[in-house]
Amino acid sequence: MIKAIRGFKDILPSEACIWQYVETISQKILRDYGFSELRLPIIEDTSLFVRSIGQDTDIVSKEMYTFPDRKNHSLTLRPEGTASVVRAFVEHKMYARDQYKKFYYLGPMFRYERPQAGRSRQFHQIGAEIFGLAEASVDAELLILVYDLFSKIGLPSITLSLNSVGCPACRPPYKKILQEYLQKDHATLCLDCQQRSEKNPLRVLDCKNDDCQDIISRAPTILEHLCPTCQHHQQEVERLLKLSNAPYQINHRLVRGLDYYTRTAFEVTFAGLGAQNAIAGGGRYDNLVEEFGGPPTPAIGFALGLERVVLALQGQGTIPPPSPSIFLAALGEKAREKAFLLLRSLRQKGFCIQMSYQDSSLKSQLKQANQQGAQFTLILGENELNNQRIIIKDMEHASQEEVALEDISEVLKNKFLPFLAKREIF
RNA sequence: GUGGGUGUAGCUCAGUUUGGAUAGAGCUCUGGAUUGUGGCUCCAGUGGUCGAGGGUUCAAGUCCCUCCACUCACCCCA
Repeated sequence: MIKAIRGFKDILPSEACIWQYVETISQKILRDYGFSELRLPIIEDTSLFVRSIGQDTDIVSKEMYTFPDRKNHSLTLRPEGTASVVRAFVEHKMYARDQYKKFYYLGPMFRYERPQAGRSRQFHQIGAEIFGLAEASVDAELLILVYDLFSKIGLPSITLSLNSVGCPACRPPYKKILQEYLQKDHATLCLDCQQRSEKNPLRVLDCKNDDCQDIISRAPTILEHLCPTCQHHQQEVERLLKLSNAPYQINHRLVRGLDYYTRTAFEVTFAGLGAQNAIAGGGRYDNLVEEFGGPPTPAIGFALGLERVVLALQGQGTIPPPSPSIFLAALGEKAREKAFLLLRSLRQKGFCIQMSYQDSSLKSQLKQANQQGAQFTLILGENELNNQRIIIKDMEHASQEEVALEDISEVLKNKFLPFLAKREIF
């Protein structure tokens, strides 16, 4: 039997309805906040990711799906979305137009990692990016958007961790200070961290190895060594979050795994997801547009992991409400023919209605109606057809009444009013 | 990439220790009890390359080897 390859999954209908629910709500909120959708290619030139994410990051050095095409160009299945958004922003000179500076995207990303709960090789993100604004209020707005988003989706109990990773003016001096500090206890650090302290000392901070914990906990923090501009920016972001009653935790050890971040860096976690508990993350990247040949353009963005959001919703038993539906049971050849036409006419009027494809017993058709979760079943047999009437049965209350066939659409409309009133999104 | 656990019906699992004849249960599904009335109950039936391949043996779901997948942790991150 041929199976889906490792780390790639089918999303079956019972789960896909949760995906649709999350995607629909997210897109509505993003549009309300002024974001427009940007649809991007799934494959890009390999150098796009090497240059933006960073050669020495784990993503680039060991997790990318990179392969040569037929003309030996090195291509890569995108491991994240921001690089492509920046590429498109510069390529189409979108900086020249005011109206499109907030973008969102959604779609599959690919990383060659060991699969486990909440982590597959093809995974899906919804991301949002804002270009051209350096103000701290933009950072705050984006974080508040994240809160609104998760709250509307049905996950209000998230934890927001916040930090600053500085800028080209203050990060290098801090790196040196950290490196000097780490040098004193170099031998005590784990092997990984001994290497990291040379290449990328900031990454030592989020090491979970016991040997390193004591050293890390007493390490100088970056917030104490920010330049005045970064410091002011950070304080202003925090002030606006407090003003908005958006809780957050400063995490001095929060370091992102992508090199392009500057200043604000954050991560959203959800308890109960196990080891892979980060459901969203992002930060500011004020120099990336310029590095890709655009004019100096500050930017900030975030992405959320759809698999993990869906897992979190399933974990707390949140299941989107089924659409109200009708089942049409018909008995005998003549009634089935009439029902076939009625089915179409009711669908054209906007009703969600199904009928049995086989001329089976009423019992079996009612069973089908029950399985499909139909609120009402219409019963059309020879008797009803002869009198030009139809039975409408309320499945939940097990009650039924007979109405004139020509009135059925009006009767159903009235029956469905209370159901429709309860539904906000669909 | 490293280490631990697990793979038996569509789903959840027993059986593997100590090899033995047609591999079981519950749920689901189909039919009946109920001729045109679903959910509850009772009865019957359908459904299995026992993860894959190889080996040992008179005999393998059970023992051995290799591989694969899932899962947890490390790692990393969304």
